[in-house]
Amino acid sequence: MPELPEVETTRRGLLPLVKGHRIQTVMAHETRMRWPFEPRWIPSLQGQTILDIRRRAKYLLMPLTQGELLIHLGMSGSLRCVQPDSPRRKHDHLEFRLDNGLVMRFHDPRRFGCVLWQAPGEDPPALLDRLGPEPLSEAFCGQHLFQLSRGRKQAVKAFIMDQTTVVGVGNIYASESLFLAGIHPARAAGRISRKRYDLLAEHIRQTLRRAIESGGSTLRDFLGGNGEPGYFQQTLLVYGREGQTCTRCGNTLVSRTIGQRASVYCAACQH
DNA sequence: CCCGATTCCTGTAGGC
DNA sequence: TGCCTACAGGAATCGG
Repeated sequence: MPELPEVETTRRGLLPLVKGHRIQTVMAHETRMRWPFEPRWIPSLQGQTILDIRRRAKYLLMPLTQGELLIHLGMSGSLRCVQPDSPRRKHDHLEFRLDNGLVMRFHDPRRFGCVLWQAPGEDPPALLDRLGPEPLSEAFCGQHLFQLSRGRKQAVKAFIMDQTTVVGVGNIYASESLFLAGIHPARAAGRISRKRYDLLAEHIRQTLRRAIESGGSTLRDFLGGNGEPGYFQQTLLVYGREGQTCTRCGNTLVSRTIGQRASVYCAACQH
């Protein structure tokens, strides 16, 4: 599933293929998504140049000559540039033909993602309003987590997966980071020390950085590549390893639902 | 405000 | 082999 590292990898892979290129035609085969793609945007989009690709949280932002495209990959979405003769796959919902001959395709089987156009002068979608700091920025640190969590009874895992706390931490990275920091995922966020939050923040950063590095190696080929996730899975320590042994102490990893999400952890190593 | 529960959707895995 | 169900997950929104 596209988490922050995969979104960032997508951004880096696509940038040299689309930057400075004009959108010649747009085709919408399926518009029902988390928020619908409006076909009336098509005439406005055609003829515009993609000036850049930026990322905020798990959103890709593409400033155009006029306005901006805002794309979220949800949990099954992907965005690729392919040769125009490559067959359209099931769930390739949107196609953008570029003036360099490539076609940028938005693919999303579960349709939890979205592609929105913000017209010039229009208020940006409220989707970006309440986002917390980027985990790889200076603004994100143990101090931030500590301050924000005081008095909160919410499980720390749900707390760090909340996008208003910090963006980009999904179930995988929350699970891995908590294991590395030795913190039990169900512990009340407000009852964790500053020192432990310093450690947790560092592990969140490190886990995301490493995943971005791994993602870069398997999602490299945006022209013909497979674009499928799986790159980081060999290195996972707890996520998806319920019933297997803890790499640190050898005990059996357990799974419990915390904040409506399956949470795997080591009861011996995490307190 | 806080927080748990619900909702959207389809591919995949597991049970029988 | 095939059918059926449960589950996965990002994040907005609802309800207590």
